[in-house]
This record gives sequence, C-alpha cells and structure tokens, in this order.
Amino acid sequence: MNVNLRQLAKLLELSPTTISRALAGYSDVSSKTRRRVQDAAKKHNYHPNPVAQRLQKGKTETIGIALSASQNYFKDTFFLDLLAGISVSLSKVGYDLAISVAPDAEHEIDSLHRMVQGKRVDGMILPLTKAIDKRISYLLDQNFPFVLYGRTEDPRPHAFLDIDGELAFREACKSLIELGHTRIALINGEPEYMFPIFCLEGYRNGLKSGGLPFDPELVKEWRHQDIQLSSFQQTLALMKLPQPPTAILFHTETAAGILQALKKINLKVGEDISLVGYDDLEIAKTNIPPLTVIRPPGSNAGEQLVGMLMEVINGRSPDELHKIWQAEMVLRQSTGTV
Amino acid sequence: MNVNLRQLAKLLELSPTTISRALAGYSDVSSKTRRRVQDAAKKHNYHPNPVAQRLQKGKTETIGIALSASQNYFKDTFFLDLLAGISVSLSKVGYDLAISVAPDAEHEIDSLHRMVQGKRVDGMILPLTKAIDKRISYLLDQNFPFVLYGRTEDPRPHAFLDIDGELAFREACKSLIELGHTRIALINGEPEYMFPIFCLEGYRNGLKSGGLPFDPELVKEWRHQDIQLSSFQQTLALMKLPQPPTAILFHTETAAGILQALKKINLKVGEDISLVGYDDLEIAKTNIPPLTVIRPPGSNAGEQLVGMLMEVINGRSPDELHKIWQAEMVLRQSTGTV
DNA sequence: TAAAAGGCTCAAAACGATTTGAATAATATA
DNA sequence: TATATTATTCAAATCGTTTTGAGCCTTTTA
Repeated sequence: MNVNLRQLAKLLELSPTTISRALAGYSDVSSKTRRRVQDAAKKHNYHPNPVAQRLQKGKTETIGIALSASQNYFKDTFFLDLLAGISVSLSKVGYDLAISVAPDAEHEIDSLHRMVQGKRVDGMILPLTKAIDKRISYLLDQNFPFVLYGRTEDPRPHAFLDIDGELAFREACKSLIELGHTRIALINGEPEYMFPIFCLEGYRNGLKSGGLPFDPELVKEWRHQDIQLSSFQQTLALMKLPQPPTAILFHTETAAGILQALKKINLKVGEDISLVGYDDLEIAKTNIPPLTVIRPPGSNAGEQLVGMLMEVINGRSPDELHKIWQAEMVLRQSTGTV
Repeated sequence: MNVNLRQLAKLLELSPTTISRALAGYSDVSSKTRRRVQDAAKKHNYHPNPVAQRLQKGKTETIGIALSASQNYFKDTFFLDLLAGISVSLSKVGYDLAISVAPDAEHEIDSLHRMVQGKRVDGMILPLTKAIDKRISYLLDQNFPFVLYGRTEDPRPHAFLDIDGELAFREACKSLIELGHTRIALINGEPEYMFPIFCLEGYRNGLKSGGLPFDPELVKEWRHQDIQLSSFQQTLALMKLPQPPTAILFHTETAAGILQALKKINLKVGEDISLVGYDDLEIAKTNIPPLTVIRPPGSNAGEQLVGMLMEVINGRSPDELHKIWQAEMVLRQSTGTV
C-alpha cells in the first residue's frame, strides 16, 4: 500500500537523494522539483519510515518516562494532563514517548536500565523525585540526558523544572496568620520525596516570619499507600491534641480523608477550622464549602519539560536549565478568621 | 563505550553472521563458539541495537496505547496498575510501550493516525471503549492489529478483553432485592461508553428476575468532566423523589460525590440507605462504613491484553480472541436490610 | 571566449543488525 | 580412495533512510 523512498524516486524518475532532500527542505533542490516531489509524496501517501530514519540519524527520536506503579499518588487529571502536555509537545518535534511502568520500587532501575542501556530512548523525563533517588544517580553516572519534574539532593548539575513548594506553603501559612490563626497544622507528604521537604521548610519559614513558634506536634505525615486512610487518622490525631490547631495546611489529594475526619468530629470547615490545600483538584472546587487552595501553574509543564530535555539532548549544559515556577493562592470558603 | 556487532566480530575474529547467529541461538553454531561469543558479548556489554533490528525485521517491536486527556476517569491506581501490567509483559517479550495522549477528544484520531500510519507501532491497545468509537473503526478500516479493553458495537471481528458488567450489576441488584429493597437506583456512567450500557442492562435484568418494575426515574447519569459534582447532584435528585430509593448502585469513582450528598441530607449509609459500588478503590475500603463493592479481577488484565495482542500481530484471527472476565461481590457494611 | 561560480541532481557509502546461499572443513558412506 | 553427508563458518544482500562528494549544466565574471 505505502510506497517507500526508492519507489517514489522511480515513479518520479529522480534519485532517492533528491526526493529526500526535497522533502527535507534543502535549498539545493529547484522549487519546481520540490513541488513535484511534495505533490507526489502526498498523492502516494509517502512518509519516511521512522525506523530507518532513526538508524541513519543515530537517534531514537523517542524519549522515555519511567514510573513505578507504587507511585500511586498521581491523582485525578494531574498525571494525564502532564502526559498530554509531554505527548503533544513531543509529537510536534517528531518524537515518540515511551513509557515504562515498573511493577514496584525494586524494578524501577531495571526498567530505566532497559531504556538507557538498550538505546531505546534519547532522553528521560523523571517526575516525582526523591531527595535521594537511585534513578537520578544512575542517569548521572551514565551521563544520560534527562530532566526532572521536581528536585533532588544530588549536587551534580542536571536540568529540572519544579514548583516552588517553599514559597507556596510559606505564603499559605502567612495568610492564615493574617487571619489570626496561631495554631496551624501541616499534614505533609513523606519526606522521602523532595516536594514535602520544601513544603515543610516553607511552613516553618511562614511561622517564623509571623512570629509563631514551630511545634512538631502540629506536623503529621500521610502515607501514599493509603492516602485517605492515613490523612483521616492524622487529622483525628491532630484534633485530639490538648491545643488542637485552628487551621490545617495539606495536599489536596488528601482532602477526602481530612474532610471525613473533620465531619466525624463535627467541625465546620471555614468556621471551626480553616483549610488550605496544595493543588486545585476537582474535590477542592466541588466540596461544600469549596476549598481555598494553592494552585500550581499547571497546563504547560509538559511542554516546558520537553523543551528543556531537547536542549540537554542537543548538548546544552544542564547547569543553566533550571526553572522554578510559582504557585498562586485561590481564596475560597474553607478559610476564615479564628 | 558500547561495541556494535562488527566490532565484536573483529574482536573475536569471527564474522558478524556468526556472532548474530550464536546469540540468537541457531543450531548451526558450534557450542564452543557460542560460548565464546556469549562470554565476549557479556564482557564487552554488547546489546544488539534495537533500531537496527527493527529495520531489518520490519517490525517496530513497539506497541501503542492511545489515550485522551479528557478521559480523566482513570482513577487512582487502576490506570497505573493496568499500565504496569502491560509494561512488564511487553518488556518480557522485548517490546516497548509507546503512549500517546491526545490533548482532547478531537485529536484522538490524529494521534492514532500518527502511530499507525507512521509505522511507529506494531499494534495498539485501546482502553475505555465507546459503543461507537471512531478509533476502533479507524483501526478496523486500516486492518491494523489491536485489542480492546472493553467492548464496542462495531460488528467486525476484533479482539477484546472485558469485565462482565451485565453480570456484575445483575448480581448486585439481586443481592439488594434479597435484602428486601424494592426501590433500587442506578447512578450510571455516560451511555456513550460501552461499559455503562452493560451495567444498565444488568440492572434491568436484575430487577426483572426479582420481579420488580423498571422505573426510569431511578436511573441517573454522572458526567466524567465533573464526576463528584454531577454524582452529588444526581444523588440529591434521587432522594428528592416522591418515592426515593432505599439502595443505590453506582461506580465507585463517584463515591465521594454520592457520600457527600447523603451526608448533607443526614442519611446513614448502611442503615437508611444501602450502597453498592463497582470497583474496589481506596475510598471503598477507608470510608466509614466501608463500602460493599463489586470487585473486578484486576491485576493481570495488562498481561492478558498483551498476550492477545501478540497473537493478533502474529496473524491469529481475532474471531477467537474474546475474553470476558467476571467480577465478584465483596460484602461490607454499606448494605443492609430495608 | 575561457574560466569561475552557481544551481541542480545523483551515485555510493553509511547506520547496525539479520538472512540467504555458498564455501570450507570434518566425518561418514560406498 | 572417491564420494556423499554433516557441521561450521562467512560474504554479500537487505531493510529504508540521510549524507557526502562529485558531476553536469547554465550563467557570470574577467
């Protein structure tokens, strides 16, 4: 059905060289010939075979994303939106997206290795970074192009895009202090991941700038194996303290558990207790009352990551490829004065 | 760093042919030579370049999965588990998984087309099937290998794996009838998708076998753009009926909205009203009370799909490649007698 | 008018594997 | 001993592109 380069060349009584160069836009093809080639290509539905192109160019024109099924805190649309952004940006530059999902944390490196060592991709995108992340050290050791969505503690230069969690939680904390809150709790993610580390830092800085003491009792963690259950339990634990908090900072993926706990002990959100979540998931908008959140700039992270990765692949030094985006507060009815 | 076939051949003073055949396990290589080749391959970290193999073999050794970002009802772990199953099974047979996420429904076909027409994959896996599905007709028109996770109305033969939604909802309905319920509601997905169609059918059959009339007022639909909001509203609408239901069948992804609505009107789950959800998501286990659900056989769907697709790719007629799996009921505390 | 400069086009050599068909060496058969 | 078999190995062709380096016409320039 589909013609290849040689056949098209024969049809037009031209050499494969000329066809290839005409379609690739080289200036040493006369515009008459180019037109003729383009028309014929369209008519006969000619598309260069990507596998052959890859072999010749020595590039796979594929980038990889490695996930672990245990990282199940990709909630709601977040993950698919990111993937869509990456996917669309890649197809614009003719690249494919290969995805490898390890069944568990132990196989993370194996699947990375398969992609990298097996020359299946030209570069990698890594979301959900940890402070100490084997995947990242592996890629750095191999000197393989990659870009992180998130940060890590490895000091070697590398490209990354991240949301400023410190700023986000600092500002959220400040705004609660301005409303008069003095007992502000944080229900944080696991400190194994990098993002919660910044959240905690922002929270502490916010307290400090408002002249409030840091009370370790007011900081709890949820587990990502059972997000809702752990956040439910931690909320109950917080409210049982001798001096319970009047406001809670948290990650919106835990909202269902937190809200359930507050309901159980009959606390009215926005009146008895103030809530500020990070990330503007559906639950934040549809809950009654709707939740005040910190909204990360969402839609074009994928595009940005792809752009940065392309630069790394093309040899740009990753030292310069750092981006930190700011989130903004969206005030709704879950916050109020004390 | 990495050697290629020719270099390894030179190193061993053998021809590339012999190396290739030795590693591929041909019987016409002496076992002495084979051993020597294998050792050298390991020592020099030789891996055949997959791109070159693909060109020569005329296969991409890649299979594709096409999603749309608007299909945001991949909830929780369901999607990543499926992907993990697919990913692991594919890597066992040396295949890669290419993923393409269209930014919206309009671009679904474009991204499919890019994979198929551009010869980027050998076959496709399509989840979330619709009754009338452009993607499926496209693939059938092109006579391109694929397997569905779900069913469709297109009568042309094709391979699929599905969960028996009719049976699931029929049994759930029956069990509620046995508990004495006579007003049983269904909050269903959009009938554009195939699965809800079967759910409705099972619901009707369940009612019929229990001798109950079908009341259209008791059937509502949620929208997948705003799952929780729409299910919340539909639940309220149901309970405002002159004769409100005493039990609700639904899809567990809508549980948050439904539970919120019931709480708003102060109905006690498991006492004032019985609930049965389809799918055993985290919320079903952590809710108070935990929800009775219909649990689909989850873990190895990906493996099954890959196996079926490989058969289709290898020329097996898709007529025989149909699998329908049964779900089982898990009784918890959200169901009770009237 | 001869030489230099452009404009176009193409043959051949990659890219890195697999496969086909033939050649060689070793062994068995007549 | 000569011939047929069998066991190994390899040279060359192939997959479908891109790129390099020439080559042939025209057109300018001196």
